[in-house]
Amino acid sequence: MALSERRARILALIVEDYVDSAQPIGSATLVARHDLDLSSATVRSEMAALEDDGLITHPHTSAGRVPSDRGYRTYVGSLMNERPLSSEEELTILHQFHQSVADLERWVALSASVLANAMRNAAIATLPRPAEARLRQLQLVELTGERALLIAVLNDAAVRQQAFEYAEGVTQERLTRLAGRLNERLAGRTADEIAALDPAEGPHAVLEALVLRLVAALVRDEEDAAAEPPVIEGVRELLRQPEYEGDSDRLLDALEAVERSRLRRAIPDRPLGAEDVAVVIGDENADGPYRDMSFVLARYGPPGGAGGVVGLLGPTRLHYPEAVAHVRYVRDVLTELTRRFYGETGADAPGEDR
Amino acid sequence: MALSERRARILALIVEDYVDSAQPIGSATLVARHDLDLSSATVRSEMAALEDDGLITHPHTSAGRVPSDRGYRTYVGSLMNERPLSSEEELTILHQFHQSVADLERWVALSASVLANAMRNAAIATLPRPAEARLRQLQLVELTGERALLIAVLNDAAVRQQAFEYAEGVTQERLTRLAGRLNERLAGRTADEIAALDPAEGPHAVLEALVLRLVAALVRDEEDAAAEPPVIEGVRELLRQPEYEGDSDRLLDALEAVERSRLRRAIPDRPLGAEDVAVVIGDENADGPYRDMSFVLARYGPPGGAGGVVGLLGPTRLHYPEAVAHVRYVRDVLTELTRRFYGETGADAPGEDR
DNA sequence: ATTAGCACTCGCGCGCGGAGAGTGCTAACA
DNA sequence: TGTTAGCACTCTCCGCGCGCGAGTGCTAAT
Repeated sequence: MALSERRARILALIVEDYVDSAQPIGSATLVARHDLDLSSATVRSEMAALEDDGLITHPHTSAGRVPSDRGYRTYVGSLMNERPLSSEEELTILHQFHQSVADLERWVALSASVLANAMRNAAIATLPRPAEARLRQLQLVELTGERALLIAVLNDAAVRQQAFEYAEGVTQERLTRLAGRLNERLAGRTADEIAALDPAEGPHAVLEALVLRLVAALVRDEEDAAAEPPVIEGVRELLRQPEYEGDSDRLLDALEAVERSRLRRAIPDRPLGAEDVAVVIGDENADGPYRDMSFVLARYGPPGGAGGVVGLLGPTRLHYPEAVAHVRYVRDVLTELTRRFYGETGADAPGEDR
Repeated sequence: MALSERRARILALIVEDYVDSAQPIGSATLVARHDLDLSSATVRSEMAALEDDGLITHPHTSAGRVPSDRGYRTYVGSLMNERPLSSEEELTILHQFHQSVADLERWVALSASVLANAMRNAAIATLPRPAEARLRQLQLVELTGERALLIAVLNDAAVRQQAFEYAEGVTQERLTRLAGRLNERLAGRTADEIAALDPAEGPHAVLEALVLRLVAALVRDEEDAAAEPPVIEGVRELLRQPEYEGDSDRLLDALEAVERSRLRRAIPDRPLGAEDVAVVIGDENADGPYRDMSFVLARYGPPGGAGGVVGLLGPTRLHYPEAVAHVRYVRDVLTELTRRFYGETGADAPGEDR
């Protein structure tokens, strides 16, 4: 099953040429382009063998060869040599982060943008999710006599808000007092813990119960990773790839697939090893619409702490070495920024369990 | 210059048929489809006259007629009869709003979504902007020892946040006291007023000055209408329109045009009469990429109060009567929701000036 | 095992021709 | 004078056939 060295070399060349040219690769052109010490006939027989192994295919008789998903997989798995970024490239990327405001959400979006730009494809990133959502502090602000705004700051420094109505009329003073009381009882608690609390007795029991319910819901939403759709950048780059050229239907299908709602489902259940970069190729995607695309994904964030996913999305015909290198570097930058943002200690959940 | 009644009728029919079919309209088909008491020859001579007036054109000799931008303009300006929504349609729309959470941002996005869906085209909406941005309340939350979060609630109930670092280390207690003091001084003030204040003397002068600067910037951002890009929905519907069929290049150009950044510039400087629905057709658009699209826009929000823009975006070949009716209705719904959200009094800026 | 040679296969671009839709003009008509 | 029938003419669109070129797969020679 292991490929002979020569056969592997030929597969790698086919992949690389095809990735560059987006055109099926013929035996003669391959020999010519790389000055191989082989005749095209030999290459042809090797190609036939590769095809038997299911690593490449014909679009039709008398066309050149194209890597199959399995072909890309072997290439990525054992054939390609990674190409670490040059320090110049790293600097260009770092520069873009330094130019931006010090805001985590901005950084996340920027990561996707940087990746999309560098690789001329789409890139995605999810906002950091805490391992566990806890309330840090809440605030109540009067809007009108019977309408107020609940603001919750969560342990990962995310700010969530929710307006609500309360028939009896509320004053800011009363709200501030209520917020103070609740902060004492709720700070550092999870959604479940908050939901389990009984509202205090007293004249404000109804209002307090209402706020408790809202806070619990907000914190729970935060736990739910699906709450916020991932950022996606560079859709246009992706759609300009030759795979979609002149085929508006496929193009629109891809555009549709890439819409937030569906994207969400495709990503988070990836088995993302904490350390490395995962490559998901073509039909390895469980979700139908992505069957002819590849993801190059990595988890960012300090181990065990708040983190998210950042990565690339493109046709299976991807520059995998560059893609992996870029994703890895951007991931590292983003991890560092996250760590710095939350403080050196990692996420502030004290103790790993509960 | 005024069109004879018959000529006007023919123009209207051409526009309507073309809007329906996306195909150039020939004289014979026009007569047949509408049982006109005219021969195709007569219609032809009328068409020739309309073409002289610049209201319709040929794509080429021996093709039917297509409305020009000016043709659409006259149609919209004086020929079309508006088609108010049936109460059933209104209910369908209302229903969607009632199903959603009571949140203004959600409503705005929903408006665009509803419009896009109903008209099978793209729709846009901007978040409500107050006539004037004032601070309502601010909050300071400790993140780590030297990192804190500033949360500002503005008079339009928008919540803005900004993390900042402060070398000396801050405690929550100190932050809370500072926030309390600042709230007394800053509540109800505009960015300019805040920027003009001197920080109090004392041990916390540096920190206080920093927070003052940040608050002023946040409030000023809020005043700047360009701060937040408009919501856009239904891009896919738009791109499925026959104008883009089989022409990936135009399609991608349209997609590009529709990207947030450029869209922003195209909208806000429209002379939006407070009351009615504005239609901007094709080359009436100042901005290049929109030269072959039309906007149907309306301002929402109580007069003089917080408001934004909601409307449709499609090819010039739009169902204008329906579009106008839908935009008007959604605008009305959104205005009502805005009013209710901010309280019956309209925006809470007391007094019109300052 | 490798290679040269060769017949064969397809996709692609191109030119052609006919069908169909539509116009513009002219001459006749109410 | 406005309307209409008739007609020649113009284009586009679509299907067809054809030749080119790239590429394969097989065979026989090295």
